[in-house]
Amino acid sequence: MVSDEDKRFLEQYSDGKYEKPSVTVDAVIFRIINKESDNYRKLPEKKLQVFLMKRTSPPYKDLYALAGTFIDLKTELNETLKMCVKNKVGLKNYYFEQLFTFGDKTRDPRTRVLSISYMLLTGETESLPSGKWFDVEISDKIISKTQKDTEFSIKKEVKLNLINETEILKNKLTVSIEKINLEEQKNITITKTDIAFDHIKMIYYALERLKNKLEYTDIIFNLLPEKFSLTELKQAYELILREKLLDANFRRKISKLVRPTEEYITGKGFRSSRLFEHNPLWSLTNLD
Amino acid sequence: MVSDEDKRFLEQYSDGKYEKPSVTVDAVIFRIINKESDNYRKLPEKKLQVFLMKRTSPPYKDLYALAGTFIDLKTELNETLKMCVKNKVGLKNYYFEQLFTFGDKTRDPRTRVLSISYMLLTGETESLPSGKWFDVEISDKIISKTQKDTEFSIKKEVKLNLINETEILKNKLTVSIEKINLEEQKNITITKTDIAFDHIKMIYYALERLKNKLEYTDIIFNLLPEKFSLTELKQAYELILREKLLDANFRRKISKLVRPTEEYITGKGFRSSRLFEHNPLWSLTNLD
DNA sequence: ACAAAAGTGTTCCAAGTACACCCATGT
DNA sequence: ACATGGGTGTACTTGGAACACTTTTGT
Repeated sequence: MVSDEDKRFLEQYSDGKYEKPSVTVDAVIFRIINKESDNYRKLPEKKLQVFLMKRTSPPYKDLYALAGTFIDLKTELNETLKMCVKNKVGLKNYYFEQLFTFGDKTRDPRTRVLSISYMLLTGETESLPSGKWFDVEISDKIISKTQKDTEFSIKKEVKLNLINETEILKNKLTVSIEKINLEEQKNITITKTDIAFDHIKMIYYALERLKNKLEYTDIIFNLLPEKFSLTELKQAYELILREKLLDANFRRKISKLVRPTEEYITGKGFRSSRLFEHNPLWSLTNLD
Repeated sequence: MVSDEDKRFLEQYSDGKYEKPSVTVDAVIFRIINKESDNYRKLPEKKLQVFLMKRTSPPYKDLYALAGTFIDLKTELNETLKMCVKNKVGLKNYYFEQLFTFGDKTRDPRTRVLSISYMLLTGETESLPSGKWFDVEISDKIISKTQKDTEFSIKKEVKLNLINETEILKNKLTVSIEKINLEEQKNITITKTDIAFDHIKMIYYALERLKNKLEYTDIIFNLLPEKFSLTELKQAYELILREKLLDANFRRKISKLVRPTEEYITGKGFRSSRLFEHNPLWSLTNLD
């Protein structure tokens, strides 16, 4: 595929001529855990959590940030991500996909740094000593909405708080979608953040992606243990979709995605529940 | 947001310490055009086209490639893309969105080059002298499919030919999706390509994205003129979805996305058709 | 007994599927 | 007249929404 002329060109090609940006990969890692209830009748409440590490060096020293690392020239992007997750985080089993590449001029105070962000989902729930898990609390409200003829605009304020036992990290984003004729502009700006860089934006992107993908993929099973009750599965959906579902309908809807096992959970102060497992037969053949 | 310690750190921060990759943006530009028929009764056939430019310097000199450019340190990614499209392509009105960042070690023979790919859609149909439009012809066949227990794999062969009046560029991709427990791997490899770099992979990604987005966005209107008949709209859907739709059902389905104008097309050898325009009221508030 | 969750059944409505059919037009 | 596309109606099926109801369990 490489011609002779190409070969000659490559021999004299000098790589240092142009100014280059630095590039990192950053991992938005989600899991779902149970918050045990003291009422023996109640099911544990589930929480969606994201993994953050405290930065030990400038910039943003002592602030929390996503796990991430600079890429080098001899490692594939996926490998860089995996090494980062292995070495810095200590996570073993997870699903991952590329999210978005962020490159705002001012996103890193050092120099121009691009970041290729990834979303990771894990069913593992051990604690990881290298960082902390934060509950994700998100809410939004529409603050303006206009439409006249071919113009169109929506503005939302999104509160995205990250909470653990001792800390609350408060963040606010403004999301505006404008359409002027063909030009559609989606704009997300950080109006307040307690974490490093533009990482809160990455978390927001990941949350939206996860939510959208629930509908047309079986991505959610990556957040659950091998075997789970249908109520657990429903809770997971509710957590990510941020809305309540009706039990009977839910069971019908996901019936093709799961298959029953012969195991049951008992000892709970209520009727024992059958455990199900993912039926991957219905995986969809999509990219995206 | 930047602490005093950060400030001191930044003053002594030297940017040249690490080896950095080069980064480009590349544009997958689509349009839909009419191939006029000689039968006065027939509607013109529509074709989806992608824009390629012949490379004038190594590597891959004289091969066709996507429009793209290296990024510099002082320009936003979007601006880099827009400048590239303005200067190198000459396109004015278009929709765009970031697609995916490609970074395989060997994707550029010079050195490590990452490419942030974008998908662009335009309704403009003038010819652009800087490059050529190629009809996109895509077909795939499943070459293997296995499932046992929690393992799962599909392998497809995708033919993706790019055709203009004088040239046929033949390309083949192998797409395999494997799922071994949690680890889901989507792998796209180029088995044959007549265009530069891994650009055929980018085109494939863009085609898939476009297809998926038809279902839940109104992205398609970016490929059409301001006013269009419902049959034109249907043809556009069929082109991208690669399947025939039933007329009556189609009209019902998209009725909320369009509104009628008072204009008609006449003089065609068949009943005149009403023109419609996009009704952006139903734009969805999604990211992705 | 009772609270909480597990699980099933039913009715209603919206949307998709597959056709059949009529209308309008320029040659 | 006729081929071609423009456009409407209808019967059938599928799936989601809302709700009522029964069952099982440990304390």
